[in-house]
Amino acid sequence: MANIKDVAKMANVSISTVSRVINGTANVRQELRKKVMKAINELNYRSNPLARGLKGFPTRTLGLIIPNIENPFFPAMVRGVQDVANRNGYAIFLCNTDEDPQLEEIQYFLLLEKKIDGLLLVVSSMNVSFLDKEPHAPVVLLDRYVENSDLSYVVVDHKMGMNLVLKHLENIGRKKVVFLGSKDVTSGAKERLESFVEYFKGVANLKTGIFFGEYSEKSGAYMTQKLLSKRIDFDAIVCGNDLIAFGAIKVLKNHGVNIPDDVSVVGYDDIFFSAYHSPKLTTVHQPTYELGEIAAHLIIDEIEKKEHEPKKHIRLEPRLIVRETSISGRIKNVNS
Amino acid sequence: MANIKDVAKMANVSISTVSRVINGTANVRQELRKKVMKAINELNYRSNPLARGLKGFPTRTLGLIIPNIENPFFPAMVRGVQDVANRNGYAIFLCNTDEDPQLEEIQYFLLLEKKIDGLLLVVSSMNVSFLDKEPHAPVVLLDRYVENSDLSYVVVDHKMGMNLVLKHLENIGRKKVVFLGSKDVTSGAKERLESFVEYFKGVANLKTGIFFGEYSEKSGAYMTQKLLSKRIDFDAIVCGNDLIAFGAIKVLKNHGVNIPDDVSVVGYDDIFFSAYHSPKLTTVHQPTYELGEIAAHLIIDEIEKKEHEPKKHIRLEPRLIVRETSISGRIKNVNS
DNA sequence: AACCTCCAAGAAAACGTTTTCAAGACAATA
DNA sequence: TATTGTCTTGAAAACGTTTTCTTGGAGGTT
Repeated sequence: MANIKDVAKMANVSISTVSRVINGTANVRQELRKKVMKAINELNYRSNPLARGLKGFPTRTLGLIIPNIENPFFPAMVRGVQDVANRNGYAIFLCNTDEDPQLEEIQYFLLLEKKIDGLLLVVSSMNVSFLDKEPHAPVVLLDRYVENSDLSYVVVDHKMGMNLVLKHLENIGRKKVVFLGSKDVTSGAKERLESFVEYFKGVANLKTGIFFGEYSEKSGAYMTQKLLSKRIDFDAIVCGNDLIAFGAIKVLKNHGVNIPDDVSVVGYDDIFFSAYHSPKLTTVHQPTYELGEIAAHLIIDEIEKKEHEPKKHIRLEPRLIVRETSISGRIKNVNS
Repeated sequence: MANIKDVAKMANVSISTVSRVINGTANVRQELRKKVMKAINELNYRSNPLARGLKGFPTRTLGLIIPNIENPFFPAMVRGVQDVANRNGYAIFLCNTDEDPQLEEIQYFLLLEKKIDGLLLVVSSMNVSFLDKEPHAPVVLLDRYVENSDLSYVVVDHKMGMNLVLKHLENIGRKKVVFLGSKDVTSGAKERLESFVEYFKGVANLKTGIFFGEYSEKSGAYMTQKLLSKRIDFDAIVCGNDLIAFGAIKVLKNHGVNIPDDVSVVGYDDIFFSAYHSPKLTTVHQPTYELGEIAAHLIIDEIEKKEHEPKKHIRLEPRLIVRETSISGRIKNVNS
């Protein structure tokens, strides 16, 4: 691989001049500039980013830490990040944490060591103490924020999302609504839960209306199983995510419960396959791709703008997608 | 950030000694070693990978180029790669090409420039000329191989996969089998097509039995639409991937065709949601996670083993997953 | 003509490491 | 005691850049 010295030799100039031509950092006579350019092309020279980085130049590298790329929620987000990162000449490191705060910290320091210019982070718990420890790279939080931290973040307004769901259920006459969530403590889950509780403040069956498991189909099935065996009275299930909803629907079907006539089921996330599921899932669409895009823009701005910009807190609006699991086609047609 | 000089100063030794302690590259007196260790801990020193890389040390960084992370086929593969990479201390750059060879080449050189130690590549066409141009980093091909190249690769045996499908259809008495594929020229697609053609060699309706579109639900629907409007006679559809199958099923359902009694539909890939689809999709399961794992092992071996190992060509066995779209439950139960 | 200013370009320092080279200490051998 | 060898350590070179410092010359002003 040709280095700057080779270029200098070929062009008969000093390496300083070559550097100046490359970076446009000072005036160079037309004649020399041309010679240098020619040498660069002939040798197919590309400056070594390691050496550059050593001099404090940005590495044009971003870190992206997410819980798990296999979770259907994340690929679109990742793609959003990558598209704008790429457009701006950044490459991105992708890491999974499996929602394990310890692993998260390890990944964080590993990336820091790689001299990334900035980090996009989907935190997996509400206290990420390591972020205060060494504020070495700019950080933008993604999808979830942490309290008591002034980092920029871009999230979805889950309060609004949950309200959309509950208003919809109220509109179609559902009175006994049950929530199947997860005991995780991320900002989104908290917001949804709080919003749910608030909505039903003062309603008698509230206490029995909330159940916790995991964000999986299996757990959704299990919780629903329990719901039935405990003979809890409900006419609607609100789920913490689509996977849980799939599990719930499966069990309800197996028990001969009619969806949506007997029970409405609403998911959350609108992952790719919710539209293919049978019956098609009513759910809350999260603009995940945009989430990634905007976060990438934020971090790049923070990196490249010299002036210390104020931290930005962005909340994107989710949309309720009414499909077949909350309200029957016949009724829907009558209404529309 | 503390550097090696600070450590040396604090421990009252030369930087050479510190370096030797860190890398265990030569003997250092116990006493000094301890002092150095203490200084390292106290200053929370971590050696700068940029400076190391400049000296020719590996960067412990891998590139992973795939067509599109939003394609449900890839997340598990990516995760497989990441898990073993992580276990071995490598971080990975993830890039999308959208199956565009030109973009692929750009990404390739971008990663090379980042001084990755090795590259995992899902090629998007059969001729990747840039791989010969500058063989700078070890490359392992993933999921698809290219002809006339001696690179290591790990792929799924699609010949076997297609045979499993066709044998299954033959077993259940299907005679008029139609193939809905894509005109892409990847090794996997080619193998499947060839295998299909070979299987039906000499059968009269072969010519009309093959249709090309794209790997999407939309395209699957479109092709099936055409199949119906052309009044082509068929009792089984073999699809290039699961998405196409979903589209086909949707259209068939809309036209009152009974699945699987009138027509069997078989997908390919067994993406996560094929088990949730209604009816549940019969399809060929690809061991994508293992694909990623093995590829990562291969590339790491190639990087770390000094001796020039022979290139390895690994073919993983797919499995046919018989669900509800190829053979009706009643019949299946009778058989079992 | 003498002086100052400005500009283009080269020399050299710096970034943080690893590694080669040289040297000093000490033990072992003759 | 002189010689050889081994072991430990420090000094310095090297990796490929950017940037500061320096220099030489051209042009303008008095």
